[in-house]
Amino acid sequence: MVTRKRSMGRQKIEIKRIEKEDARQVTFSKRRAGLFKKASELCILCGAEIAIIVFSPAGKSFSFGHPSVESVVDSFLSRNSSPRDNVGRPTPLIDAHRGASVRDLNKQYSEVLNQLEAEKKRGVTLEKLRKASRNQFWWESPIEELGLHELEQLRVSMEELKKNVAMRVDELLINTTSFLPPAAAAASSLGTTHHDDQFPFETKPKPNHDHHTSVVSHGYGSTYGFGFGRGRPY
Amino acid sequence: MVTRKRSMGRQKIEIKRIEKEDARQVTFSKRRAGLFKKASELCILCGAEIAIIVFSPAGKSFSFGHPSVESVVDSFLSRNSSPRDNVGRPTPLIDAHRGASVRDLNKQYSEVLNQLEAEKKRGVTLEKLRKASRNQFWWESPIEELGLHELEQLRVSMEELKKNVAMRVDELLINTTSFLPPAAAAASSLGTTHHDDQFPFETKPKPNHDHHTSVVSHGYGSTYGFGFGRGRPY
DNA sequence: ATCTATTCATAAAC
DNA sequence: TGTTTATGAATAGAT
Repeated sequence: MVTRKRSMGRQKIEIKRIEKEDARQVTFSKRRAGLFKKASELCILCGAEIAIIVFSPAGKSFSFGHPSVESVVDSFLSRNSSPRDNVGRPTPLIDAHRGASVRDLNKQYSEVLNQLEAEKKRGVTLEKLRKASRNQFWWESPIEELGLHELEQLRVSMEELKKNVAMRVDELLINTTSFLPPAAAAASSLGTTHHDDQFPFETKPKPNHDHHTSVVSHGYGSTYGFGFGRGRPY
Repeated sequence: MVTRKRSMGRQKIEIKRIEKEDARQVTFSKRRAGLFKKASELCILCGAEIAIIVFSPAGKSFSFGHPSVESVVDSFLSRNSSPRDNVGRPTPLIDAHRGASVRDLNKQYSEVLNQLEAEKKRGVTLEKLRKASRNQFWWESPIEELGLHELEQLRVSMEELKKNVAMRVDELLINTTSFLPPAAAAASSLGTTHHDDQFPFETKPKPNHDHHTSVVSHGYGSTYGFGFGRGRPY
């Protein structure tokens, strides 16, 4: 038998953005269907209530809901926006995003920006530290064996280390009371908006099981970043 | 050998409510995890935006969101609430800035969120590096932790090194005809961030990917009836 | 939570 | 998109 296989069967794929436009579109459709199916099964098997909203990279939206997207979302939002627990919480990135309407997005955005700043600063610091220590390490190797290139590096690194040390010294000398505020950056640049609305139309998901189901779609833009919410009983 | 199989393997099950309380709970947990994983993969593979809200039959809620549950839900609600049909719907929270710059904000928010992730990852890496070597090289201890005395010593040592280096450099320059490498060394690698998307969500055995995550939980009752939304062109 | 044996989901190719 | 096929994944049941 020399008949070639008609298919390579499912191949393992890396979970990273699919670059090929059309392949991505195909995968999107298939997996969206699969996701909704899984959701419906979960509802039926366990009596759970689920709402799923999906925006395709092209901007179309699809949704699944049991009993309905609205009811689930409403429950979620009302649970998460009781005035009291929205106050004075440090919003630890993790469950930072909660029942916030657009008006709170700015706030969240600013916070995340600040965190970014802090992290970057930390990264820079660590990087410097690393370089600094590398120098130290070099102290031990006979300087006579270093080439011009290495020496130049050494010089640069030293310069930096020196600055660090100087700063640190100043800090220690001065440091009695002052902190330095995270120098909030929050330079948000919102304002103008385009207006390219797409249009919806729908494929129809095939609800294997009966029951109501709804898939909405309309246009919208896409973006990135993830958010998983952490459980929080009150 | 009469050893019985250690497992019957996965058995086919009917998609209907699982009556056994505990079995249902187990299935709920497993499948919820699977659902979120699928969602995250869809986000990564296709650049989609997804929000999922799940209420367990017990009333706890869990959520998945990319870039965040709120941003996706807001977009969705904004899209579906033209002034007129907004009447009679209990959506009090959303409405602040419908459609407006929400998209841009989301985009920026997502970008920053991603950068934050990247920075954090970088920070963790550097941190590990540092810790790993600290044991071997005392000088790698974080400069922030050094006292004035140690710093002074450091400074002195540097001063000396510097002299050594200077001498060494002179030596090299004199003994060499005359070609100076353009001081290429000063290339430090700070600031820029990579871009590796992957997902979080993992039971411990094999942390596949990582990213933000949030699972909320609160009390609530369960109900029935499904709702799949059908496409809706206007 | 871990471990298998199976069923289920799907990447490829049409 | 819809169908088919061969495989990679998810997961029911038991531990």
